Amino acid sequence: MEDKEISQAVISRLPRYFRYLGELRDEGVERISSQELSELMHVTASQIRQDFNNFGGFGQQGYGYNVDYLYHEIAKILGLNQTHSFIIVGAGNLGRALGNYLNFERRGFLFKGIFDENPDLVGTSVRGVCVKPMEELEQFIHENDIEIAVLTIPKTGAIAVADRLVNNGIRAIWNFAHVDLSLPEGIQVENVHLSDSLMKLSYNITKFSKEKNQG
Amino acid sequence: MEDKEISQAVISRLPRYFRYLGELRDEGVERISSQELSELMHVTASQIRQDFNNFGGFGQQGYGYNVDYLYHEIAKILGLNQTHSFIIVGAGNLGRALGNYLNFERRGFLFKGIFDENPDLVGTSVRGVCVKPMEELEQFIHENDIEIAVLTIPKTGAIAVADRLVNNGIRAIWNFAHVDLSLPEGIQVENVHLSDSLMKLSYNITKFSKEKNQG
DNA sequence: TAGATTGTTAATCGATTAACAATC
DNA sequence: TAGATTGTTAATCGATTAACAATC
Repeated sequence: MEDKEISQAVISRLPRYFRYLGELRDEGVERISSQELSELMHVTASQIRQDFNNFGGFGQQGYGYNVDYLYHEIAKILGLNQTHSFIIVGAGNLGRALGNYLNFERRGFLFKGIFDENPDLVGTSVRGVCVKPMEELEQFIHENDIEIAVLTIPKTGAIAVADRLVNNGIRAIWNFAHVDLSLPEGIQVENVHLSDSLMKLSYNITKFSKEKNQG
Repeated sequence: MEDKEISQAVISRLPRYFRYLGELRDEGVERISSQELSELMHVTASQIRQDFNNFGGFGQQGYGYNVDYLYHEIAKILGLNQTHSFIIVGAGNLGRALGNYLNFERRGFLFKGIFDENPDLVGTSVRGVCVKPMEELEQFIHENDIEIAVLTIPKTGAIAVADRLVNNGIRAIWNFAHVDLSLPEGIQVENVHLSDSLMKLSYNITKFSKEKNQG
């Protein structure tokens, strides 16, 4: 309920809390202290309490946190108590893989449409959703009140397509294209740069080999 | 050449520098100052110089940085001057999509094998590589000197499979399973938790809606 | 040499951890 | 009430930015 800006460092940790609390809940655990949770998640109890207190007091002195309550509060913070309609732009391997991923649906992300410029892909189906040509993009977004676009096209066309999406009312882009999008204030972008991630892994392998050789 | 530990914050920025330098290089740009690069990338010039100086001096006073040289130096730091053999464990949609992604090959990551426990998938082919049954995993790793395993199986089996991989000499895991792996010291793990990323996007959408309503 | 720009030290900012008073 | 554990303030740590001397 606070108006103070929450740092992205805190936000980045919320999905992980959410995951652990969901698992505890499934195991029937009713309450947990910051200390117990800290041991489970390998973070400090202090950080857990600080993080939660950014959003108001979810715990109770002498008791700890109610797992089910906290789970639902974090869901609310993350906006998972609402549904979000999304489309996928780019019906290549990655786009189709994401369309087939059922867990998104379970969290309220609704797969509404998929688009590709390749005529060979148009008409094929991804989890019961028919691939449409790019020409139908604008109309579809308006008619189906689409909030999120998943961008799984090569970097070459990504910026132009992102602009088209935003001009037609898309509010957030989950960007898998290997390019930085600079979009108007208020349009949310979350980048998944897979090759960057792989390079980090490569760095760590390389560094570790060197350390080992140096003793 | 320094022995001082480089922070992960710095490492995370290297692939992005590498990408921009590659593009500048392709455009035929010969040299660039930290100031020019900072404007292009929307970071501070100070940060750029600090970052590079973690690895030694790549620039020259009064001149700036030679684009081609810097590009190759960063490639070396990231271990991209060597090849890395990888296998994919889990031949579902995501596993197959990653197997088909040609850009990894271009950076020296060699797609050597793919495995699945589902007999229906065994024998099918992904970019010319035949899906093998899980029973052949151990032998394959040893015979082909595999360094990296890409884990694209459901979370249920992920921990057990990760242990199997590590016990057979895998040195790094690119983990797409939605679970935290705790592996021995020296085994590198890079997590790609797609649903966490999507939840962050959802948070930012939700937050922005609230801000707008509050004026 | 004069101008430009790095490499590096110092200052600032923000995030994490520690400590403890508040309170269930 | 006594014990436990939060919520929150204060202390520490680390990362980012600013400033400038070194030097090409």
